[in-house]
Amino acid sequence: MTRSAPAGWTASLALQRERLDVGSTSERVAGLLRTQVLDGTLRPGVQLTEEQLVEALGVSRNTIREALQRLSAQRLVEHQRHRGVFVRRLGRDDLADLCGLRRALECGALREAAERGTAAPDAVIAVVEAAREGERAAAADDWDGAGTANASVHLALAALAANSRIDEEMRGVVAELRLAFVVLPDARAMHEPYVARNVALADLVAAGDLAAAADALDTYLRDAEAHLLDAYGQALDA
Amino acid sequence: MTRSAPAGWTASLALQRERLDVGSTSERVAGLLRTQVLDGTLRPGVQLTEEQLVEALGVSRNTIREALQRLSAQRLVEHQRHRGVFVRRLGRDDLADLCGLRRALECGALREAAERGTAAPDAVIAVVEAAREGERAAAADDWDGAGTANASVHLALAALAANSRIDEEMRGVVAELRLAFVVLPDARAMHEPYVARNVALADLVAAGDLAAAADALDTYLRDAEAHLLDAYGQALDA
DNA sequence: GATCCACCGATCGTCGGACGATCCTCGTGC
DNA sequence: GCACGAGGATCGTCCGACGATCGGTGGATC
Repeated sequence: MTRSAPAGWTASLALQRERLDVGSTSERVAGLLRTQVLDGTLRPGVQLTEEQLVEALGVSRNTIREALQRLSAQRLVEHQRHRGVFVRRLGRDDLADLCGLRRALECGALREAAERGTAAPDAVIAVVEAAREGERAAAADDWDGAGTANASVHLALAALAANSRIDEEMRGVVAELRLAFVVLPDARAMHEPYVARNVALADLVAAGDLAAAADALDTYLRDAEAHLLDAYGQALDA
Repeated sequence: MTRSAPAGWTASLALQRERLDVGSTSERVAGLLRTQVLDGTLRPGVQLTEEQLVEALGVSRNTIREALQRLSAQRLVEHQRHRGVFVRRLGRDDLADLCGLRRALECGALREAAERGTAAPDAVIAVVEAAREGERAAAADDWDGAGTANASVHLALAALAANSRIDEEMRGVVAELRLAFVVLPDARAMHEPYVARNVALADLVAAGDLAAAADALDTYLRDAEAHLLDAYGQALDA
């Protein structure tokens, strides 16, 4: 019954490896809390008491603290000494700065790709796919899905630079941005305007005109920031 | 003997506050280790055993672990599960990606400042001062000092965007870059070429020509990256 | 002689419990 | 009405313990 393994089987294994390598307990706890924060189950401002979590998750306080510190390093929660850990509340300024950082990263990445003149085919496909997924979600009235797709588009655009470090930073920034989105009441209003613009960007990228895409992205992001900051300010006042 | 307090005394106190507020034990431990890593006392690759640190610093293993996790989040040390924590060794690719990230941030920041058309006077002064400090250090043959001044120049340039979030990221990136510099044998060779270029950049900024500075910075950084990557590759091979 | 495997020491990951320190709240007294 | 002090909740740090995992060592096997 012995047969030679199919070509490239190690590569497919490597893709699965993360399943095994889910990591330490504290990492898994952190991941769990992270998803709860990002999907809005844990809303900004709520306190994450250590004892609470110990009881709820059945792990030691030590482990909980480690997990919380991870999230704190990712700026998803805020640590106040001798007071506790709270799901981070973005201030208006925080959000503005965050948007500025996002723009610097994303535009920088795309400009880098443009300068190099070419991008990896897979990366281009990822952009197009994400933009299409946004259209699909929008057509299905799934505006949370559209938001996720939108995030994917931006991550994919940044990935055109083929710089894993930029990718990582973008992941962090996009995650943080969710802290703003989860408190906005109207997901549709936040995402609908960008479905078409994402597709247009993806078309430019697919056509290989990265320089044009970079320019378009800059104005796109400025618009989006103004929109987001405005909506967020209203949400905070309400 | 009672006299009224001098005007603005609270402001000067506020500047000192961080002294008191040095924070938790784990933060102080992390800070201590951080400086040791950044000044090259702890060289890339060495293991930081928990028990070692417990003994050396007289704090509990718990606290040590917390401190190490902080450093790990800052990418100054590398955590290998069930093996230990090691001062991070930058690979060639790591360094290349890091440089790319730095360029995206710094150029993005400067472009942002240029677009806005103006920058805070204090921030401009900081750039000029840092560049001058580099000249001073170079004249005194203090090439470590020149390296520090160089870092200050880049931090100050990024600060022109008046985006505290970008500032923070830049601080992290610059710190990480030190992981490369501490293994390079010839500090002078790495810093001397940039003393004059920093001054030239600072002059552009001082003249208010931020757009020109942004363009100059891009080519400057590309040169510097090539230089650094080349030297680093040689250092790794040796 | 090379390969494989079982063992071993070092170190980490997680647990449970303990204690004082600090912060917020609330009630007291002026 | 406001300063002040008591009390409770929670955190920060410490300690000691145990099993798990990793890398290396040395012996058994072919």
